[in-house]
Amino acid sequence: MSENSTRTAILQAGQELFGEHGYAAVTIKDVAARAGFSPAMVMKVMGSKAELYAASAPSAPVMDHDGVTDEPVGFQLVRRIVARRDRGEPEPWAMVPLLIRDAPDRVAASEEQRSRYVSRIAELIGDRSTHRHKAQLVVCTLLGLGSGLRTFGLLETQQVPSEALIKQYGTVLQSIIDAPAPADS
Amino acid sequence: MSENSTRTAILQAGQELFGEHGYAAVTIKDVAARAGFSPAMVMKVMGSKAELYAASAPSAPVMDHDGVTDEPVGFQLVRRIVARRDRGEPEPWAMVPLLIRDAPDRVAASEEQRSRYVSRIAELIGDRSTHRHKAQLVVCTLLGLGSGLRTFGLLETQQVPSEALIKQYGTVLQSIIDAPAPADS
DNA sequence: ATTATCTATAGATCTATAGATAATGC
DNA sequence: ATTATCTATAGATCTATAGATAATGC
Repeated sequence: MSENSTRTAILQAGQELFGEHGYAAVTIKDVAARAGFSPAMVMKVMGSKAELYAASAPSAPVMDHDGVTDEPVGFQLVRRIVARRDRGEPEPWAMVPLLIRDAPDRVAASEEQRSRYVSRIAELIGDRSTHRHKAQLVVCTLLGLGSGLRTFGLLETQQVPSEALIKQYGTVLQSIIDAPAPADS
Repeated sequence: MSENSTRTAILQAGQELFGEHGYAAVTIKDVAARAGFSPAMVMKVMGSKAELYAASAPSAPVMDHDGVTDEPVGFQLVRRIVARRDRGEPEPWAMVPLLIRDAPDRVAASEEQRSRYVSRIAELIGDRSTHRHKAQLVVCTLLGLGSGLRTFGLLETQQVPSEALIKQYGTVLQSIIDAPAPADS
């Protein structure tokens, strides 16, 4: 095993556990156990719990440009979140509020994640305004979908078929994207 | 001091601290210090940390029917969240995902908060369908606004005037409320 | 020889409890 | 006499470190 594959396993474990339970609720021992090493190994490789946490933030927060369909981008964004739910995969949009709140330095974490998410979304929807006002509205709307589906357990497939949900929430999102730019930005 | 006012002070402190930092990050000592008592007093009155936590959930989660204006309910809902931000008050919509994730029994907490929020919103918007599909969409949208403004620090007043935000996000929300009921509910 | 990993443990919390003291009501 | 509150502390973690052992490359 190279140091690098050990590091990767530890970061993977950290990402899963911190994303699910937050900073304080997860111990070095928990991460070590999931990664298959001793707690001491985790400390040696990562330095400290805070550094492990910082390094465990999901790296590709929003996109994994799979098949670029011809569907409007608002629908695509919603579709990805619903698909991750249906496949039981972790949801960055639901994890990130937890990561920010629990971070050892909350102001810095908030700042970093905000600019990361807003930039990514602004690029995707083609928002070139100074404050990226529309991108910020879109981020709000997607945070809500992530938390709603994954933390609250809203709109389960049995109640609302995934395609109906994508169509409905996608329409809402797309209407934000297509709205004429407001005066101030 | 009657036992009851002590209890109230402790619950108030618990609500503030747990809402801001989550379960594991807050200690009995922290709550005691904020409430102005010894840790032992907190334990005596509340029984255990888990009971303190359960009792600290925000009790009036959504509404404090202040002035019932003639504004459509979607705008009113958004207005309240924006007003709480501008006054620097705590935001239940941003706290509740954290409370659920960190709760000692997460499934139970999710279930409880979901039904509480969905019921309240369904009542407010007059959703009488079986699954309260629309109410669930509204809850998602409001969760997003809460997290976006308070956890991410999006759409600050300097960038987007509060009234403009209320108008824009309110329009989105109101369009969900006014949409014709979908076929399946 | 060097790198990867572990065991053992120090030192600092944290929750919870036991028992003492101060305040209150009769 | 009873209730409210505190001090002191036991017992159980948790992070972090020191030093030992096993694996690898030369």
